[in-house]
Parts: sequence; C-alpha cells; structure tokens
Amino acid sequence: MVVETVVAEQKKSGVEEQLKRVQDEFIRRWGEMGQTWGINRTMAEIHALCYITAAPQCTDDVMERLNISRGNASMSLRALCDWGIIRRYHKRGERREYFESLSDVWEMFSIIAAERKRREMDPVLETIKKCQAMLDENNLGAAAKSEAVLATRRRLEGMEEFMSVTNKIFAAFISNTRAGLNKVVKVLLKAL
Amino acid sequence: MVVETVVAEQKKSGVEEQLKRVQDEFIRRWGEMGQTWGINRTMAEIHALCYITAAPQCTDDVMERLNISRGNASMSLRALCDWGIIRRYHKRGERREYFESLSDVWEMFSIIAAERKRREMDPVLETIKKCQAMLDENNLGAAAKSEAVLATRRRLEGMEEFMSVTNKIFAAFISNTRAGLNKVVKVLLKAL
DNA sequence: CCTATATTTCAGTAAGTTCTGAAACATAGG
DNA sequence: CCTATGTTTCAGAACTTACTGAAATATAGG
Repeated sequence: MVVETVVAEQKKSGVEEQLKRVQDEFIRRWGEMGQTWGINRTMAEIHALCYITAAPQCTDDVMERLNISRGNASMSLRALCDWGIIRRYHKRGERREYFESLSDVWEMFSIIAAERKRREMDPVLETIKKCQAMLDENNLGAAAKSEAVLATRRRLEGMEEFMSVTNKIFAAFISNTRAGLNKVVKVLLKAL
Repeated sequence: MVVETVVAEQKKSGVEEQLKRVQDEFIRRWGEMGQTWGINRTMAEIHALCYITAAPQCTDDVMERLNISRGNASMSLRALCDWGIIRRYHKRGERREYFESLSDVWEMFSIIAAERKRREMDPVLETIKKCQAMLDENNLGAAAKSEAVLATRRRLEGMEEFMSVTNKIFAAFISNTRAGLNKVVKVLLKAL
C-alpha cells in the first residue's frame, strides 16, 4: 500500500518533470524566434509559458519559472495584455491576478498581423504614394520625363505593387475568422 | 542663349533636388521599417538607396549620402551582398567597386523569406515535433493520458498546424518565379 | 483606519548593438 | 619594387534596449 503510493508518486513526478522539460524546450525556442522578429526574448518567453501550460499563470509563477524580476514580469505582462495575446484572469476569492494566453494560434496571428500592418506597412505605402506625388508631372513639368525621374518612378511602382498586394493579404487574414482563414489557406495551398 | 542655358540648368538642378528629396523620404521610411523587422537601420537604408536610385553606388556614395563611416559602409554592404539583395558591380576601367540592388521586389522578398524560413521557422517546427515525441505514449506509458499531458499535446498541435501551413505558404513563395507568384496572388485575392 | 498582500513605476545599471576611425591589407599600374 | 587608390578589419566609444530592486501605490478585508 505504502509502496504503491510511492511508486505512483514517482510516476507522477516523472511525468511532471517530462512535462516541464517539454515546456522549457518550447519556451526557449519561442523566445529565440521572437527576438529575430522584433519582439523581445522575455516577452516571447512569457507568452510561450502561458500558451504551452494552458493554465492561467500569476506574476510569481512567471518570475520563478523564467527567473526574472518582479518589475520585468509586471511590465512584460502588461505589454502582452496591451497586444491582446494574453488576458487577465481573475480567480474567485483570490487576491492576485492570473494571465492566460489566447488558445487559438490563428487568432493570435491575426492580432499581431493587424498591429504590424498598421504600424509598419501602412506608413510605407503612404510614403510611396507621397514620393510618387512629388514626381508628378504637375510638380515637375517637362523635366518629369527625364530618364532619372522615370527610373525612380519605375522603382516606386515596383515597390508599390508589392506592398499593396502584401497589404491586401494581411488585411484578408486579419478580417477573417478561423473558419474563413482555413478556407483561404486551403484555396491557396491547392493553387500552389 | 546664355540666359537660356542658365534657365535650363536651374530647371535641371530643381529636378535633381526634388529627386533627392524623394529618395531621402523613401530611404528614411525604409530604414524605420527595417528596424522593426529585425534588420538594422543602416543596412536597410543602404539597400533603399541602392534600390531607389536604380544606379550602382560606390562605397563613397553610400558614405556621403547616409553620413556613415567607411567601416560601417563596408561591413553593411558586405552583409547585404551576403543576403543576396544587392550585388557587386564592376565598372570597366574603374578601380572601385559599385553595388546595385536587385530590381525585382518579388525576387528580393523571396530571398529574404527563404532565409528567414530556414533560420527561424524550421527550427520552431522541429522543436514542436521534438516536444511531441517527448510526450509520446511510448515514453510516458499510461501517464500520457493525464489531463495535463493531453492539454499540452493540444497546444502543441495547434501551433504545429499553424506553423506548417505558414511554412508551406512561404515555401511556395520561395520556389516560384515572378510569374508564378502573380498567379498565386491572383488566386488568393479572388478567394478572399 | 490599519495591516497584509499584490501591483506598478522608475532610477540606475547591465547587457547588447551599432558605429567610428585608424591601421592593416590588397592590388593595379608605373 | 614602389606608390596610389581602394577595401577590410577591429578595438573601443557611443548609443540603445532590457532588467533589477526598491519605493510608491493600490486595495481587500478585518
């Protein structure tokens, strides 16, 4: 009886350890990826932790698991909430706040894509348009036909075409639900 | 006659100034965008300069135009060549080296996408697969059915599905020519 | 109102990155 | 072989970003 309990506990602990190793592996890789996409390592790691554990984590959980200070945890959690890819979660009767990740990866991607489109792609398109206006015949008169001006115009057009197509693709992803996205992806993969 | 020449020169100089303003605008914006996508500002600016001028630039051109040191210019130009989005260009009878940007934006994007897929997305997929293996029934026995393990598996699967679809889309873009890409994009945009 | 607990803020510091400038290197042409 | 011209490298400086730890703030519950 006693022996059985011990064995069961060992088994359980073995599984938990393995689970922890799996989580650590995932968290590390996610953090590394975040960095190269312009999200800082710690924020990416916190998000990975919330996502992979599939359970609300409190500030102390995050601090202990990732070995970071309270200040850092607090600020990074807030930033992730601002992005909208984790949410505050209140446990009844508990004082402290918990945080949980969205569970749908497609939804997270949509949120991130929307924000990056707005902050980084839209301004580029705007700049291209502005540059084109600056080279308009109205502004430049006959000189608008000079080879240098024409060459610049061609370059601006090449970039504009690319950016506006990319922008449309992003916009489509953003405005679609999971189901819609699946359809899109299916169509796309068949066409390729 | 003399007067006419002067007027012509003034006009020309006006156009050149305007062209320079356009280029500066484009370069600035491109540099800003690069930063948030994990490419440093200077490298992005050098690339923008080569692209928008549509003419081979030498090291001194780059240094003067962007106000950077010779060392920085040299190293950044090399890095851009390594990426493959600008190329060395030898002018007959000239000692110094020039650099020109690829002219096709879609081709540049393909090159960048290929590299980022290889360096950042493939490792994540690999890690997910590894994590899944670590939670296999073979490794964990009966405990593989515990709720915690099942929840983790579901999260890994969600991420795997997303990453492998994204990966396929990237792969398709990478392996296609300009014409192929256009077709893909058309199909996609119609489906949305 | 007070205490215990939880959270946020922020000045200072650590870590990381980008850049400069000068020296070393490379080479074409005399 | 020497000089003139151009390129690369790299140690250290300048700058930027991320993090800590402690103090300030907030608030539930007695």
